Amino acid sequence: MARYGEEHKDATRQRIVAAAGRRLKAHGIDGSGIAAMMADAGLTNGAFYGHFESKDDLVEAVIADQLRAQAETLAALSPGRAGLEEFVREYLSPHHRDHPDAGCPSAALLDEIGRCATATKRAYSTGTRTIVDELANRMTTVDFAEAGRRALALFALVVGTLQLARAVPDEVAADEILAHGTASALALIDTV
Amino acid sequence: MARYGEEHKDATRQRIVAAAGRRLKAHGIDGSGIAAMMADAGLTNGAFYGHFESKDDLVEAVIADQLRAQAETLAALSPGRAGLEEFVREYLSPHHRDHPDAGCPSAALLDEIGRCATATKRAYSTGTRTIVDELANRMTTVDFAEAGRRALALFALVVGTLQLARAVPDEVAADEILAHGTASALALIDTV
DNA sequence: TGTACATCAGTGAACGCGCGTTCACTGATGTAC
DNA sequence: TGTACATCAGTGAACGCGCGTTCACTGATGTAC
Repeated sequence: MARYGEEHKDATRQRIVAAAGRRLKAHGIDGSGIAAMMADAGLTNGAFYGHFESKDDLVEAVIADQLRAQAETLAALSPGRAGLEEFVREYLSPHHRDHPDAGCPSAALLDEIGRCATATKRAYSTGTRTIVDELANRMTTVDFAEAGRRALALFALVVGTLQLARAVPDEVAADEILAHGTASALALIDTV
Repeated sequence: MARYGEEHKDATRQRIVAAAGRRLKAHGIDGSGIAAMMADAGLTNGAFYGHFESKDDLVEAVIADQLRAQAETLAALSPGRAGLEEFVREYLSPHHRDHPDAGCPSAALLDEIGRCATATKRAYSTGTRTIVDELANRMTTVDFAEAGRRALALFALVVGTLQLARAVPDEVAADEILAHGTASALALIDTV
């Protein structure tokens, strides 16, 4: 098969990035092999290097793609404080806890990203700044700088809380962590 | 070499656990091979299965050991709120960010622990409860339940913030994340 | 006190396997005539 | 309209390597005589 228009190869690349995003978030970076990610995308391992220079290159593309999508989701929430509450309740829901493959890339991969190459960290850094800005814009705080600080704390809080809930084997205890985390996150938003 | 007292084998096991703790926190669980961890402990790969049933078994022992040590460090801090501030400032320091191998196991490994076997998660869950309790006991809040909730939020916040700081390649930006996180964590402690 | 022996923590080579990566090849397509 | 050809996305086997795990062996030691 060949001789398609340019858009065909782009579409395939995007299919690989999407499939890899799911697998990476479910099994971690070191836990996801190229052959498996390609099979998820309906391809064989050999086709990989026609689309990416290396596994690192794919991971970088996935991180950027995932954060872009997350920023778009945030942008689509209700305006102002209501959107923040929607975000917190969905983020710290049992459903999100139980489906890391479809969820936040930071909760699934953040400590591993900290061990990645600089280019990957750069992609992460850029993408996350957009997300935190999106949260900051909805903060009702008067002070602009304070809104940014608080948005950063909110993001770190929900990421840490979701990771904790996923690392606790007892579902009831994990539910409690999510409920307490939600209360704390809403308190953080509303503190004057 | 052989025919030592019981304490020799225990000491060797502990040496492996300590060395593995450092390597696991530096390179992740999937990123740390048994041969390398044994070499760190001054042994060869073959000796491993005289001490542990499997890699999973070692990881579980390491998690338990790391959290026990962290709880002891917390217990040794100044009593009350002063101890909490010491904790936050050390935890969110550039030094801690730059030395994951000697630092908090949660910041280094939490998302990977979420993908581990139930036994490992159980060890994590138990160990972390002790740590959060230690923080809660220092909270100046009147309400006992509220102290626990706030301690959990404090822990999730510092873990998430440190992971973020490690995932950002620009040192100045990472320093800023740590400074903002410290301010937010102290605000969380002191909010009435 | 001196020697033979049993113990067992540790050695190091080997196992099958999956990893990231390379590469000669395939075959469906759009284009040229 | 029909045929020959160039293109190139994708195939699938192979590369060396490190993984977790197994196992026959080593050799320093404490004990028995």
